[in-house]
Amino acid sequence: MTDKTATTSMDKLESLCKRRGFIFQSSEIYGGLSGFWDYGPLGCELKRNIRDAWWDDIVRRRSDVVGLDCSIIMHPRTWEASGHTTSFVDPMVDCRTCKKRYKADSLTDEQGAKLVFTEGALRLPEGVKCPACGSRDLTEPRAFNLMFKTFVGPLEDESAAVYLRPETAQGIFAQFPNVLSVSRQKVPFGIAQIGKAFRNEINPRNYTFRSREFEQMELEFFIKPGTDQQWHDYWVQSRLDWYRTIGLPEDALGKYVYDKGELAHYASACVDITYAFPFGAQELEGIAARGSFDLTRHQEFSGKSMEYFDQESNQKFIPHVVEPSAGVDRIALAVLCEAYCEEYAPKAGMDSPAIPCLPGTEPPDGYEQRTLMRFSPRVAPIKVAVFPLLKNKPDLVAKAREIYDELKIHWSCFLDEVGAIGRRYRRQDEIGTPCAVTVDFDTLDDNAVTLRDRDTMKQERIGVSELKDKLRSILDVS
RNA sequence: GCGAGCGUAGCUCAGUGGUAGAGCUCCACCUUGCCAAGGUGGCUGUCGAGGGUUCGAGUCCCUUCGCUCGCUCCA
Repeated sequence: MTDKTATTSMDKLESLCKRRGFIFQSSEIYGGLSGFWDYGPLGCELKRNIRDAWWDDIVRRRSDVVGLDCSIIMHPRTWEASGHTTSFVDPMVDCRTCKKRYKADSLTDEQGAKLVFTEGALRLPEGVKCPACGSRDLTEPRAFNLMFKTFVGPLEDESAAVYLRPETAQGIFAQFPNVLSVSRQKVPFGIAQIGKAFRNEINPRNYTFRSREFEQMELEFFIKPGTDQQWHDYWVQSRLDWYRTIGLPEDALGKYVYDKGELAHYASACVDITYAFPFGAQELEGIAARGSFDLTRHQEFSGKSMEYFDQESNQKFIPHVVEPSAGVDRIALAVLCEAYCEEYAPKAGMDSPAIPCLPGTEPPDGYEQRTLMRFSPRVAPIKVAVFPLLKNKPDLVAKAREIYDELKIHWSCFLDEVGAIGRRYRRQDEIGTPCAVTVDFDTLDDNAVTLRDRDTMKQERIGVSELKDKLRSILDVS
């Protein structure tokens, strides 16, 4: 999807994210670094809320899942067992004529030829053509290693070469026997992990969507062989339901069900959960039924048993696994896209609701444009803003501070004393703060404040003694 | 990685080889009586970076980095 409204809305979102402190380009003062991003004060709160929502629902509120936090660098044999060392180093061939790029082995396979290995390098056999334009002017195969390589210890010796993990999952598989022995869990049960992963993407695109450093939330759910289908169905539905709790509605989400032919040979099912980004429907999470592939491979490569003894059936087996694997940054981007909203809000004195803002139109008389982020309370970086109606009245400011000090124990709050009240409301709208509490002159007499709703701009007067319960009913919904 | 386009203030963008600008934002003060009100004042730039041509470069040339689009890649 490349229509104009889609690209402009991404531009506007990126601009807002920078202006308000959600997302910055990494190393910006040095010219930036492609595929790397930093999260500013609001962005890191948003990401933290997403991680917390996942961890609460996947680990803390379940009795059959435990957590784990593995190192980013693991023994290099890990990646031989997982298959990443080979599949991440696909030699590629470019056509010099039409500039298309191919995997060298699939190119030769299609044309009934074989890659030649001489003098330590792969070479194309004679007669291979570009399938698109027929040219024989092709580059020699060149390796594109998608794993970041580094060295343990001071010597850059190949024997000390290690990789930054390209996924968090392998740490879970490698620690499966330890976790099993300490957690008193029985199959079926899961091990969850949130952490950074690194892939040297050839071409990062679409803002933060495809980054070279990113954060994963992965659950490996270990099950009895033969129960794969039922658990896969369960997790697909469970994960779809979860996205609603962070403000991604069902109609913006999609399911991509892999054909048998698209699946890895060991997998029995895979479903992607997609979100309708302005640049197209793209994957947020993949839920794969991977059989016993991973544990079996680690058993082979390490020589350590990955078997589980099931007392009920008195049988030993290597558990199968269902893997819901989600990208934190992609979910954060989806949440930002979904929340972004422009509308025409009534000006002061008008008592009418806001109207939708259509591209290419101007606001009608009595209305002005308002930009807001309609974050669900669960992920909103700031939950409550507290304002004294006027700054130059010390009693109001003192009372507002008192309320702020009380509320900030429970929620992420922001106290703003500066400028006109309308401007302060709009500033909070733009960063998606669901609730605003304003202290006015009546407050000093009746100990009540106005509570203003971000989406409707409606206000309600409420006693300070009931404020916390009221906010709890609005904010602590999940 | 290839091709094309772009890079000027926090943001959006003007700028014809001759003194770097506008709007918005932001900050301070005045004024404030619930939705970006008004007034006064103020901050902000190695014009992405490096080199070259020129008396003189934001402007022309080369290199490089980054961004966008297309191709490519995407467990």
